[in-house]
Amino acid sequence: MNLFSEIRVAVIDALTAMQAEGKLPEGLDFKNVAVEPPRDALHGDMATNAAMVLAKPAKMKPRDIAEVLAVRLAEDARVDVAEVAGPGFLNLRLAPVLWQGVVKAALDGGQDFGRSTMGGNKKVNVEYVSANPTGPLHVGHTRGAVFGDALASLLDFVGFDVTREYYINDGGGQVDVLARSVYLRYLEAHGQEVAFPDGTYPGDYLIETGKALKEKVGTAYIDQPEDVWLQDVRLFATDAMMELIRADLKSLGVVMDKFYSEKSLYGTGRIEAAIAELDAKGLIYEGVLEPPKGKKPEDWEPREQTLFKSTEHGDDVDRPVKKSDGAWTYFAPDIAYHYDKVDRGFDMLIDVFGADHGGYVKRMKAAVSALSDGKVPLDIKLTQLVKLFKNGEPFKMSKRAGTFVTLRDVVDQVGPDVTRFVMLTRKNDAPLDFDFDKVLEQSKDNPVFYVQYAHARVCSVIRNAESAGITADDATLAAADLSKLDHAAEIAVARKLAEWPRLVEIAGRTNEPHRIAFFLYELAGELHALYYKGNEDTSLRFVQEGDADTSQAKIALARAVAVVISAGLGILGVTPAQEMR
RNA sequence: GGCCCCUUAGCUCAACUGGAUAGAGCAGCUGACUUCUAAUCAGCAGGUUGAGGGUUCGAGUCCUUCAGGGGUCGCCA
Repeated sequence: MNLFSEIRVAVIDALTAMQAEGKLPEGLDFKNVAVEPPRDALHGDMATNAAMVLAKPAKMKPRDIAEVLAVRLAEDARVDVAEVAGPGFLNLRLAPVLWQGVVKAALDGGQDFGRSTMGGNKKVNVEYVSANPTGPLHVGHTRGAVFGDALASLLDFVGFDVTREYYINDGGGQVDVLARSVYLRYLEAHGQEVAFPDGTYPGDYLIETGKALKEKVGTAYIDQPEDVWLQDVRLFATDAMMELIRADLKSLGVVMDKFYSEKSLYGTGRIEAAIAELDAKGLIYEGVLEPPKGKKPEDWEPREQTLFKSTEHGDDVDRPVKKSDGAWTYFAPDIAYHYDKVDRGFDMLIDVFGADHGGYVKRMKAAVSALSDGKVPLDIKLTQLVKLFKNGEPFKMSKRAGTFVTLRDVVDQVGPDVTRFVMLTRKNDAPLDFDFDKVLEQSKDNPVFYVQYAHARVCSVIRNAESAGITADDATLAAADLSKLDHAAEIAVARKLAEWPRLVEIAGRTNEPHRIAFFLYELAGELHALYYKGNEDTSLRFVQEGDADTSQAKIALARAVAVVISAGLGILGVTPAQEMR
């Protein structure tokens, strides 16, 4: 139930009736007519821009349209007051029974209140994390993991059929580097002194893998040339790393539906097929690229390569799919992978990348556009850097020095719930400060705590009510006489609740899960505010001694807030707190 | 140099994809604790939305020029 779209229907109906009466010209497009919460609550409960949007095509003055519309809408039983304001806004004040209905809808709907069918069950593929299988996940991956996962949940909530997918980059040269590094640890496990030259991974996390390799093959690979062991160690090492990564993701509560191997694209004709598909569209040619403008690399030499004419689909320059030695570039299997996604029948694709892949966006979109004839949209969300702080001091991570902060470090210190919530309190394309001390602080400064506290507070109120002999289970609350909820302070909370279904759709349409986090923070604020009004005006307290009926109505409102917080946290992948300690 | 992202209160950030007087938190100031947990609440103060131009009934939001910050730029992935 979305009260805003319900009232919007009433507005459209009124406009249509006005056309029938000749008060508005025929043939108007109503799609830009919006019903929104006004920025200032003093203006009313809802506002519509109908008159202003239609003024120009109708060749009428906005206020004239608004006046007629106001009269019509005022006849609707759901509308208490309709008044024209400003340049032609129409402000509506709604009957209290509507807000009471929102509370009931929240209680009846439970976790599903606000769930939408907007997505029309369309198949959408969300690809995220996709970190190289060369080591444990670090903080940067954590943000992508949390963002992608929350986005997937959000899309599910608004009615898409979502697949969560991880692309394993196990086909390129970095896997050879991994294999050589594991081999060194293997020799070390056999008691040899080893050094880690440049171009190998010196991280401690491979010690165990080296030992495990020793367990498996014994002395078989000692003093053997690379061609004897490389293939096998590659496989062994990537499997071990993926196991590590899956465990990392699990500690954060992220579970993928599918892991897709880059390697599976090689030697199976799939890359060739994808490139052939582009070739059939006349988008593949042999050519020489211009050097990058302005800055010419010193070792630049013109080379003939196989190129993809990505400029035909919005890119700035054409992109190589083959290196000058004839081997595939990284881009080629990626084209094949996205071709496969299109082939699997997804209606929409979303890739979540780190900000360092920004330069990759246009060519990937070009490829998908070409391969799907523009039918499958690809949205690429870039997650910006996470800056870490401890005791107010920034600390840097350096992969080379092996001092990088892992996902596990973060989760172990602050827990998965805090990690997830904090990572979602910023837009994905804005940098994020993550302060280990602040995120654990129990104060209003810390949004995680503030929202959790609101939920816990409701749980506490219900516990108190029950110990005072007032039944407050969900079934009882849903059946309560909500007409007792008529105080402005209570209506204000219900009004916020009414925004939830609408907000969810906006967040889903824009692929912006952070909006959920911000909304929960605001909703929590409403709850805390109402709670404290009870200190000054005891008639606003949730528990009214000796009056079970009134108490149940008021607790129903509080419970509805908890239900929405719980549903919202569910989308973010955070467990609501029952009590704070 | 090309391309992408960012620039909003002293600080950290919102602003419902073009709506009304740009909102929160922190820091600062004022007030409220034998409470349905004050781990919170109420209030005050704080702004030329980086700068200029444009589009229109209306711009933080769209277009354009410029400045500053970050990322990225064939044979790495």
